[in-house]
Amino acid sequence: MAPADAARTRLAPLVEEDSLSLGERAYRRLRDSIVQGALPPGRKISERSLATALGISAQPVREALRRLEQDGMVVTLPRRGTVVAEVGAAQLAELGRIRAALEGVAAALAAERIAAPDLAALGAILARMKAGTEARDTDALDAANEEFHALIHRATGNQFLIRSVGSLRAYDHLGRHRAVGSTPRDLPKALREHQGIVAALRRRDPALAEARMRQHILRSLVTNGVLPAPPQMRNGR
Amino acid sequence: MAPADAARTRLAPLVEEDSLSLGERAYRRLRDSIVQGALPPGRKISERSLATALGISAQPVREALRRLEQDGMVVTLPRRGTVVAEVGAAQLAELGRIRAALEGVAAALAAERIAAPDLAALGAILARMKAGTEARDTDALDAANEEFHALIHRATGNQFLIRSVGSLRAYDHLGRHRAVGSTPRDLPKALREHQGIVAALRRRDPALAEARMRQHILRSLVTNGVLPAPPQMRNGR
DNA sequence: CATGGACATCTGCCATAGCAGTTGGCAGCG
DNA sequence: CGCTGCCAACTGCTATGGCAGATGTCCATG
Repeated sequence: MAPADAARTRLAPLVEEDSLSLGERAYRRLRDSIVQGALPPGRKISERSLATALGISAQPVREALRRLEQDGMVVTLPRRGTVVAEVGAAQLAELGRIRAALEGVAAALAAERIAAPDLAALGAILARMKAGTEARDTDALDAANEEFHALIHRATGNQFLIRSVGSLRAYDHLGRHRAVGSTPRDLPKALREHQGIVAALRRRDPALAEARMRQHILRSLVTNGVLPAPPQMRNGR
Repeated sequence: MAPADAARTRLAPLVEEDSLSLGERAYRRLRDSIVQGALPPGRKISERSLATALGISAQPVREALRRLEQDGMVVTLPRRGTVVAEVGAAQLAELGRIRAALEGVAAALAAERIAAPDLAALGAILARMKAGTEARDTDALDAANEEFHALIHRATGNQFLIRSVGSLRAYDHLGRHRAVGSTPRDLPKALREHQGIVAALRRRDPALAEARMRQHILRSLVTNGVLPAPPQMRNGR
């Protein structure tokens, strides 16, 4: 990515951050501001004030607020105002369980129609995960983890699934931000789980991939403090 | 909220159809037009032409198209146009499986926090279902079925879940519209499944409620022709 | 002092106008 | 005949302005 080798690599593979629509940028920016705590729950949001603050018009802001409302991050009382939705610990747990189920079906669908190059890419990500686990490099592990799940979601080719899980993953970031210092050192367990998921995908076993993926998400939620004790463990399934 | 009968009827249970925002009305109208086949897949949609056709401005139409895009019903190429998304049989099957998983977690959540009056209401709906099954009244059964699932969704209190499942149920209507005359006469089976779900809810058994609900949705999708053969049956779980 | 009503001011909501890309077609050149 | 470049007509996108409804405040009234 250094500017030096821009001459060699003919293609610019990166997303053009600034060529997106204002509404899209406002949406992402507001989403990040909410999940990072900059906009605390209960905070009143005005279309006009936010528009002037962002230096844009009120329409893109309104569009972004609409999408956030459909994501459940804000609620708007007609003619009265828009406020950041309250997401308590209980609701965060619910959303986590929903995400576990959705990622489960994503794994099942991926097991049915994932292509060989994607499987190879998953193998490469697994290698990076192994190295990152041994080196205790949490940043690299987070990045690899992001790519891992995003690749599986894209492998399903289902837009609805991708959008829904994307919104839910934003909530996951929020939960992680609250219980900071969460991932202590059970990283090897996560690595083994990821390996098991890829193995199920290679076997083209939808049921196994779904079970393992769901269990993986649920366990990670438990270690992050989003979910309490193991709800129901050791059912062989 | 009418000032006259506000003294008599404390609660206004009906939705005020015409007091909704134009964007909301355009959204529902377009959604219905798509799932009923009036707007076939691949049909180009122009914000302006649609606005003039509906007699409103372009903004509410744009807002409705955005929400439909988030639902996956339309796709819009920036600066090029918006078209009704193609939903093939395979994708319809995927969405059905996603809905089965979501309704499963909805049942699990409902089993944990459903209130007594809602349980009683479910019992009443079951009675109506039994009568409708014996009378072969498919219209009444459809209405009761709608209330049944909507009540469970509302019992979870999770807005994200309600919105997501609502969008997916719209696709279900589309699938039913394609394979018309689908529900032949295995209505008693659906009745028994509904009864089993309510029994699990009464026992406050989340895992059982989830399994039964998911199986119920999957079977109904099979009888509607959305899903092919039984994917994986008789795993005791 | 308590109460009710008018007004300024907020909000979300909508209409109009115009911008910047994209596309299809048609004239003009090779 | 085939290709190239321009131009008109789209498209989605954004800015501006103004609408009705809801809220809070202040003054007049009991």
